[in-house]
Amino acid sequence: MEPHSPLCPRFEKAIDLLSKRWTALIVFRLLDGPQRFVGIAGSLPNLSGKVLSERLRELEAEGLVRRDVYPETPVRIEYSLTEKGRDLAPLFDNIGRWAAKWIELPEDDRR
Amino acid sequence: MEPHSPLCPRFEKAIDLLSKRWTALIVFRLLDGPQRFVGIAGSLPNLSGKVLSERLRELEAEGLVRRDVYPETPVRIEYSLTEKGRDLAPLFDNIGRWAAKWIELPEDDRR
DNA sequence: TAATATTAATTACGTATAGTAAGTTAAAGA
DNA sequence: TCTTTAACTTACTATACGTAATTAATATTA
Repeated sequence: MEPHSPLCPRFEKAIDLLSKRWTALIVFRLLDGPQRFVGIAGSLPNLSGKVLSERLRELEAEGLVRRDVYPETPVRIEYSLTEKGRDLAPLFDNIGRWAAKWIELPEDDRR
Repeated sequence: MEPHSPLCPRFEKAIDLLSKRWTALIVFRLLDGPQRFVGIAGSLPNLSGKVLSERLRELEAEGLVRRDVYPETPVRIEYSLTEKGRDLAPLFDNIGRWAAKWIELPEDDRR
């Protein structure tokens, strides 16, 4: 049983970020272009507004997401990916290919 | 605000799987080769035995991990990746490259 | 035979994170 | 000033996680 080398802290941080619940799917949705709060919420039905709000803050703090306020009536707020965020696109391609190859769905989900 | 197409269920399932806490790191550790319970636990210091046990079962149920029992004294149990599990390796390469490019560490973590 | 040692796994219990639903804030037009 | 609407926020409940003690299995030792 040989010991492991410790994890690269950058790698560990990236995994922490991306494997937090909902974070990956929120980024994935934003890959389609800027989205408003209700738009993201509507496309991820099991994600609560509370958590979406938290995650968007975290993503903004990490520099993956930008928040733009348009003082219209009612106020419009758009979330979009920064370059750092958009650069995750290949990762999602990768997951998509893996899923297409390996994930079997139960009959009920296939119709 | 155009509506989103619903997520591909395979993709969604893959994300669910991989973004569950600790799962990705456990798979990553197993990419080095077969590991025993204590070995994995030792390499991920903040992961409790309880959750490691749960995750290994889930990964086994999903067909990413194989569990081999060697009835020695004391019993030796080895966990290893199946082909489905090993096929996630490029994903981790991808995350590693993204992290190297984008993750800035606080001074304290850099020494 | 009984006590011991070792690894894997489970259980009980407290804390943390997430989900639900109702409430609040802010902006501008009526 | 009142209304409307999107974007939060809060109080509460439920689920997931972490810690530490415990159990199971099995061979070795006293």
